[in-house]
Amino acid sequence: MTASTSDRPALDLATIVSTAVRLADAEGLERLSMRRLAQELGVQAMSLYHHVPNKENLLDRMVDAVYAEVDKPAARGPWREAMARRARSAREVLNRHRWATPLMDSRREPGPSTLGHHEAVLDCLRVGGFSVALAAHAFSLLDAYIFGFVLQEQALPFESPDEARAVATAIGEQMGDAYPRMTEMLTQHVLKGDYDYALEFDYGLELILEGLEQRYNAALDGSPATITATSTTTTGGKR
Amino acid sequence: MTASTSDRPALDLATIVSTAVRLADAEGLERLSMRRLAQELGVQAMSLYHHVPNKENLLDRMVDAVYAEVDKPAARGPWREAMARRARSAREVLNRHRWATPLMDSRREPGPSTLGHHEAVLDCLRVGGFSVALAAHAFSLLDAYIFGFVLQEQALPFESPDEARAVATAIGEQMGDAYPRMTEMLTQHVLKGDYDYALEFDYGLELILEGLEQRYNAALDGSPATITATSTTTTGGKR
DNA sequence: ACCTGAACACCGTTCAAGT
DNA sequence: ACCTGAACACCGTTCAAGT
Repeated sequence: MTASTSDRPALDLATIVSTAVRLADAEGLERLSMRRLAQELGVQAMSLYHHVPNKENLLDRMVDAVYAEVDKPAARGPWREAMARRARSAREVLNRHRWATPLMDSRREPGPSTLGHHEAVLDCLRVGGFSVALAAHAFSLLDAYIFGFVLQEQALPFESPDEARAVATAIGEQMGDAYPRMTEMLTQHVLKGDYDYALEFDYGLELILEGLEQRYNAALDGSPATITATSTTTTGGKR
Repeated sequence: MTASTSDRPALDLATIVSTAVRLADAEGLERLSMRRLAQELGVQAMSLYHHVPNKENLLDRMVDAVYAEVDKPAARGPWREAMARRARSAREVLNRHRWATPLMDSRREPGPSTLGHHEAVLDCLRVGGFSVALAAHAFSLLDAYIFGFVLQEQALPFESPDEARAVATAIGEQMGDAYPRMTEMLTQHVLKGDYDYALEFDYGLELILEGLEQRYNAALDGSPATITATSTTTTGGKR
């Protein structure tokens, strides 16, 4: 498992970060210690501090590496499809790197991939005709939903609709009649198979996108001032 | 600060949990160790293990204590106002217990207050006329938004609109022109004072509630079968 | 410049022992 | 029943020393 000391491939920042990501993927964040990571790299723990100031900074870089995997929306093309695609990509990436989900929204030092991603999202919305204010709303709302949903999803004690039914049966039996509405949901919804977390994600995502589109259209109809203010961007935006 | 050994008030589970919550509120979750908590209680670290099996279980109980502070929606009365009130209450409570936010959605052992809260939410929606399926969607969507938003909010490097403007100025200067859309948002939106995170929360919340209401009404109009199926609950629901 | 060994000040938890 | 002291197997990080 551990790389041998002889053929270790010249420790550098990139390999440290990618090894850390791989280790967290495989064994979870709580098992990622500086000592354990160093061992995986065939090196002493203290060598890491030559490339990284501390563990927090390493976590920042790991989160940025995850952001780099998320599809960036293209500036051209319809914003609604671009936002939907980006949201689904983010969910998929976070489910490949479960340790990252609680960290994504809470890092104070965004890296270049994070900033580049955010910039691309804003650019897509603004080129698509969103006012600055509406773009801010859209950004906040979509990101809150995406990360909140995935956090929720990953806390569930099952990973597939089949497992969900098995767990629901077990819980339903032990819960008795103290929580009739939760029991009802388990028996009439989850157990009937009307339950798929990928569909659940899309339901909320489409509801939000629809709401944003309504407000987008209302701004187009209602206030020509807004249109004029953004139209320079709409026609002038280029890659 | 530390309670003296003489007048320590008979260690029990309730005081352990409430002291842990107070300690985490005051100094953050990373400073809450079993040793530190014991010290605060005027007791040896190992005494805690007589009341709590391990630290994870203590965290479960702390999260449940936070859930107990969130307003439960009443079963009677309009669902939309009840859901809005609960969402704002949750945000407020989480901002009093910042350490809890990343934990709320990710605990695997829900306590009685957590289950009671979820039950009350489902009951309010079902009594209000939601089908089981629509109640499931509403629950998932609202919770994802609430926790995702607060997580995002708490990661921001400022706590007031005034601080936000100060930070935006500093960031704007150091960012240069690498991220024009983000710069634009800082200068034209945040710095103009059009930026208040409480309003931002309400914007997304109302958008989601409006979307749910549209789907609720569509179900009432479109499929009389759904109405019949839920109407027994609507009339039969009692506290 | 890059890596290391020993040490410091911590962790959560087990265990045998005290009252 | 409830609490404790010592110990185990860990942490992140500092520091002085090696090459």
